[in-house]
Order: sequence, then structure tokens, then C-alpha cells
Amino acid sequence: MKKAAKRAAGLHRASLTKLHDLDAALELMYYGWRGMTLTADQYLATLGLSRPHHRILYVVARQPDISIGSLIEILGISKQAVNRPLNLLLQRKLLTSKRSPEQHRSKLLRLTEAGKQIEQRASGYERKVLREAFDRVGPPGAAAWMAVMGVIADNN
Amino acid sequence: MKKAAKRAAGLHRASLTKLHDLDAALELMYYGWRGMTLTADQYLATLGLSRPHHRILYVVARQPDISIGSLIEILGISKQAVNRPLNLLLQRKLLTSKRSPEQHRSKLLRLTEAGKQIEQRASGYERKVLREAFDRVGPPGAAAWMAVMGVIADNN
DNA sequence: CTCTCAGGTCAATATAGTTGACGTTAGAAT
DNA sequence: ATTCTAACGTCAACTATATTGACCTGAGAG
Repeated sequence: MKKAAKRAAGLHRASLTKLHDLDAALELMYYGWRGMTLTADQYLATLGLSRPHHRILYVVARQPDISIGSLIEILGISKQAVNRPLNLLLQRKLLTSKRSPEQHRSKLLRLTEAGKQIEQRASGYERKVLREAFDRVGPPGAAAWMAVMGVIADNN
Repeated sequence: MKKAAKRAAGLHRASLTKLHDLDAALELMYYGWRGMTLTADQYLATLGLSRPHHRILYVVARQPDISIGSLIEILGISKQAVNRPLNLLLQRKLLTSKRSPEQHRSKLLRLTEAGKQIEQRASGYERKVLREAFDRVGPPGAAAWMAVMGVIADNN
């Protein structure tokens, strides 16, 4: 994803004929997702990490001592899919896994300091994009955005 | 993506501790994307198609006689990545490619009737989700949503 | 003390993308 | 006219992210 993609996303966002009045909204959802995540992904790529790693870091940051099983449930992907990125993060010492003395059945995950820093920076890039957009429309607009997204997100 | 994913997306959407005030918005963007595309993806899967096929159908529907090169530019992926899904669609006769007599250099793509129907139905599922959300908040809310997404999408 | 089941790992496969190498065609510059 | 170049397009090999299936381990229930 370099020059061509960038150009396409920027240039052609409004270039397609709209067959329906909601086509513009459809396309905004697509490019919005990319717009929010692009800078964070670029940062992560410099560290040899990507979206799945970030998602793991994000969740563990917000729920320390989470078990792998719970993590899987939140991420909504198979435990096998979690395995590889998780092991990379452990190996890189961005998070730790320990078994508690009593609950010997599951491992408890926590971020290390290095892991926290990366998580904060990556998520920070995403929040920055959102913040700028919200600032542009003011609190009522931000609230409306949240309301719309909430309804859409409920279609899961 | 079946029971576990569904449960995760629905149940855990609000369950994580929020470290920042924009965390909720961040998560809404993630689950919103899934919420909008889920039903369409399920429909496409019954036909043995998926998101890249839909994206091609979507663009060609809105720009008939588009060349493969322009398609690539709009999609923002490499021509090699377009090749496989494109060939499947041609083979299934959901779209046609012809070379114009004078412009022999590029192929011109068009949807067949079958392709149009699938495109309309798949995109229709996505528009339905958006329409319901917009109806819930009214035109000003919808406009605010569009404004916010426009700013976010510009970060490409 | 054994049976079951959740937690966790390994192996094989599918899908969507990448880069590299290469053939074809149109148009420009000798 | 001939050749050079660049765009268009295809094929092959590889990477990353997911999937399902098979299996091991250990806690707790009977």
C-alpha cells in the first residue's frame, strides 16, 4: 500500500457515479476505515507488527490479566489465528503471560512497559484522526456520529 | 465467522474498560464496518464470492466500460491482486470484457444482467443497514455522520 | 482414579494480497 | 519504416491472516 493506493483512495473517493443516494455513505465507510487506521498501520509496520498485533495489545491494555480464551472471544477470531501474533508479542516481550497459582488452567496476559508504549502510540494515531474529525463538527455532530455507528454496529 | 464471532461482536462491544474518551468511538468504527458488511458478505458467500468480488462489481456497475487499469487505480490494489477475482467473475459471466476496435490496448468491463443483480443485492444489504441507522437519527444526524466520515476519510 | 472438557498448540489448507518476470500493443522518436 | 518506450495485462512464486482438524495437557467432577 503505497503511492497507487494513496492516490486511489484520495483521488477517486468522489469519482464514481452514484447509482443510489446512499452510495456516498457506503464509500465513506470504506475510506473512513482506511483513513482512521492508515497512520497507525504505517507506524506498526516499522516495528514489524500489524493490525492483529495491535488488536491484541489494545484489548490486553484495557483488560489486564485477561486469559487467552477471553481474548479470543473479544477478538472474534479462532484461537489458532490468535496464536501466532500472540507468540510474536510474547517473544518480543511486549506482553507477558503468567499462570496464577490457584487458576493454573489459564494464562494471564499483561502488557510490558514496551508493549504499553506501542499500544498507546498506535491507538493514539487512530484517536488523533477521530479527534480532528469530531473537532470539526462539534459535540452534537460527534454525538450523532456515535449514534449512527452504534445502530450500524448492532447489526453483528 | 459464526457463533463465536457474532457473540463477540455483539456482547463485547461495550465490555472493555475505556482508557481514553475516544476509545468508544474507535471501537464503534471497527464494529460498524463489520455491522455494515456482515449480511452482504454472508449473501456473497452463498455464491462463492467475497469482498474483493463485490468491490469489483460495485465499481464496474458505476463506471461501465471501465478499463482494468482504471479499476485497479480505484480499488487501490495491485493489478495482480485484481486478476484472480476478476477472472472468476468473467468465467461466471457476471461481467464481460471486450476490446474496443480503436482502443485495442485495454479491455472494457461491463456487468451482465446476472452481475447487476448480484451487485444490487449485495450493495442493497449494506445500504439497508445505513438507511436504518440514518432513519433513526434523522437527516441532521445523517449529515453529521457524513461530515465526520468525510474528514476521517481524507486521511488517506 | 478416571473421565471430561476448557485451555492451548501444531499442521494443513484457503484467501487476499504482494513482488518479479514476462508477453503484447500503441504511439512516439527516430 | 523501424525501433524504442511505456502502458496493459497475465502467470508464477511468495507472504500474511485467517480457517478447520487433530491432538496434548491439566483441573475438577463423578
